[in-house]
Amino acid sequence: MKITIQDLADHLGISKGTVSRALRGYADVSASTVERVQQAAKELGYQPSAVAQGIKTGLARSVGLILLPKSRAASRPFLMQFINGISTSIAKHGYTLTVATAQSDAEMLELHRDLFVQRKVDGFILPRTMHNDPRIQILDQLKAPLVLYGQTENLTQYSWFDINQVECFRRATTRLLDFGHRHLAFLGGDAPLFYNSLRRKGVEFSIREFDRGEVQLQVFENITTVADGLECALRLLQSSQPPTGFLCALDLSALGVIRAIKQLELIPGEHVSVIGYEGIPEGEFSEPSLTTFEVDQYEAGFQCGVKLMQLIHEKGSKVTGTLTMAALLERGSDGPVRFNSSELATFIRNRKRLLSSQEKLHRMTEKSLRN
Amino acid sequence: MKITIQDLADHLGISKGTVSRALRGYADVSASTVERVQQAAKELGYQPSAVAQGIKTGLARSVGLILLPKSRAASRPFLMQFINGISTSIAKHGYTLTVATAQSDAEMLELHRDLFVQRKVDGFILPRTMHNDPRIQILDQLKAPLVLYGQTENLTQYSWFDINQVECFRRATTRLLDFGHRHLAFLGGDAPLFYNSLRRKGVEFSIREFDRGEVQLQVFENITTVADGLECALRLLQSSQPPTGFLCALDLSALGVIRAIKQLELIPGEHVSVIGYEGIPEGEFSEPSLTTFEVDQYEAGFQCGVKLMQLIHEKGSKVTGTLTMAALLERGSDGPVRFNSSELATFIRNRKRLLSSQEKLHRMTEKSLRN
DNA sequence: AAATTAACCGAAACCGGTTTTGGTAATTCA
DNA sequence: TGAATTACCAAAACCGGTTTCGGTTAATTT
Repeated sequence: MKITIQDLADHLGISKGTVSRALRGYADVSASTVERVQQAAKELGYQPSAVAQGIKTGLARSVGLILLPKSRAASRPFLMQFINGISTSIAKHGYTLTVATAQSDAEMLELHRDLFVQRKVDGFILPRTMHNDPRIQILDQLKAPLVLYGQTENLTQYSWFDINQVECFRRATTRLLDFGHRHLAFLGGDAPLFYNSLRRKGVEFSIREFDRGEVQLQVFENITTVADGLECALRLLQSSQPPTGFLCALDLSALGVIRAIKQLELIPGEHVSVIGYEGIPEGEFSEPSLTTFEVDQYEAGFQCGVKLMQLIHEKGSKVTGTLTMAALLERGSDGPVRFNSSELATFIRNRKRLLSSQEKLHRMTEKSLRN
Repeated sequence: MKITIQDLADHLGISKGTVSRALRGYADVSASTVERVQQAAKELGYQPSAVAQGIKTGLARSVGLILLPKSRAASRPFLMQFINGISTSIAKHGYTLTVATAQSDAEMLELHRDLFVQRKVDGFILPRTMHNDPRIQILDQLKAPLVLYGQTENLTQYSWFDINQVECFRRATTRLLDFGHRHLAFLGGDAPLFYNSLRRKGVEFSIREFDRGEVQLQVFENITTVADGLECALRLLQSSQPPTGFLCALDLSALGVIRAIKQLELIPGEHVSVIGYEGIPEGEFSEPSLTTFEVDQYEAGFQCGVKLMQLIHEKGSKVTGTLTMAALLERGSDGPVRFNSSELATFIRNRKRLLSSQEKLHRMTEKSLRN
């Protein structure tokens, strides 16, 4: 059924060793033989078995990416592009991507070990790096090549790619400060993940740079969903010292903040400013659209793939780290401060009364117009 | 470095054949030897190389999933869960998932052929089935096991899994008819994909069932993005016979329709009804939230994996097809008809004038209240 | 013309497993 | 007690490739 190198050799009346050497480009095969072999291979549709090749070369020609879909609802809008980037860069070396999912942290570690020990993959790309990432410890023991998408401790020992998130959040914060905001809140994401401390660092750095002793910052963590952001912002906005600017580690929580603002009948981008990070599609279609940083996940995957191929193929190649910027999408959810924190608090307190009377008038108006 | 079966055999002082038979559960190995071998394997961390195993068994223990990320912006929010489903079901058989991406249709076909001929995968899952899907033709020639996620022609020859989309759109349409809508529009998706004709069929079926000669249906195709839906709905709503109910093959286009409705200062779910399909997260957070069908992509991936494992392992196993339902999420974007088509047309025409005067009053009101 | 050298290719070893074959020792049967 | 099983395992063949080794033929060199 499937044609083997022996079939091809028999068909040509030469030995399989010669066929192999012809196809691998050895010098001790005549040009005419090479030609004949290549021609016959094309005609018969022969392609060497990656499995059989792997046994001799010791390489599976595959890289591993292990995902942890915490909940069934978890959506990673850019997984497709990240995978596309990886796949595109490694395909140039005849590599494919092996994707597996784990349902728990322990299973994830086991999977990394097993896939490498079983020679199903030659190396790994590790997304969502953690503090003292346990995956790294295991893979170090096995001397498995790896590339981090994100940063971590002892960064000089590994190849990695990341967005300069410190700089992103420094810029976002400076932007709000320049808009005149003086009461800020940082809504951090998953605390165990390394990105979280980087983003907070950017905020704090900007404030230190700017500080004339007048900036107030409140910091929160593990605000990862729309619901989290909504709840957190509702609470903050109804406090005695509400922030006028929200810096959100994740677009999702930023969307929750926007909902909270609207729920209090305030106008996002006017009464309260919000900036997110990631560039999820929902952000474009929210009202107002979300000011955020757009991360190029294709590029991230591509670079990770390139670095991993270097580690696997160029022996003695040094590890490399790359830091790039994400583009700021200046949209509608932020702007010049209208009220300071105290004014905003008063405004929110008085809002309910204002709204009810306004509502009444509004409805009257509408009714009279329709008839 | 990596421990092989020979290392293990030497360590135990027995032959590698015996080690293999012990681990594979052959009967002609004494219980004590099996015990010793298993113990030693665990201690030394021995796991057989999948590559070496594959050469003898002819199996790579991997299934292929090839994606076509048309544009870089394309986001598949549920890819994660689909992959999770596949990975979870095939992991039980020691299988992993090989994911590759193609940038064109031709490259996609080539990839299928190459991955199978090179024995990198033992079979395929084919998402997004097309009419006369060329992938199927190629894989049939190679006698490659495959499972379709979606339907196509000659369905009895293949294993497949799908949502009963005909039924979903029949229900959605009947729902709008029961709400009193008589002028409907169906905004189809990718015309070459099989799902599109199924969804349209559901709409048409429902109308035939119901028809007392009073239902008007307009059909469009290739409405796949928010922008497409927005543009199409704007045009339709400003025509002389605007539809009062929109059936959208895709949530994305439904979101576009909602934007169009709001852009004309109408209220989605009151003046015009919209129903989508897929259950993307944006739908939950739009205003109003989108009535749609929620597809369980984890389950889809899981079932596809199960079927493929059957095809690969149970020789002589017959192909099977499975049809399930998606859950209708009754949210805010649809409701009882308020105006019929003619009334709606008039209402929209007069809207601009009404709005401008209303706006003026509204702004006056707001100003007076704020002071 | 003899001696080298180069060009080319077949044969064989090897990779790390699985599976078959065959042989020895212990057991059971007659 | 001798013959026939049975239990167990070593050895070898095999899977489909790659790579090394060695030998033959032709082309150069002396």
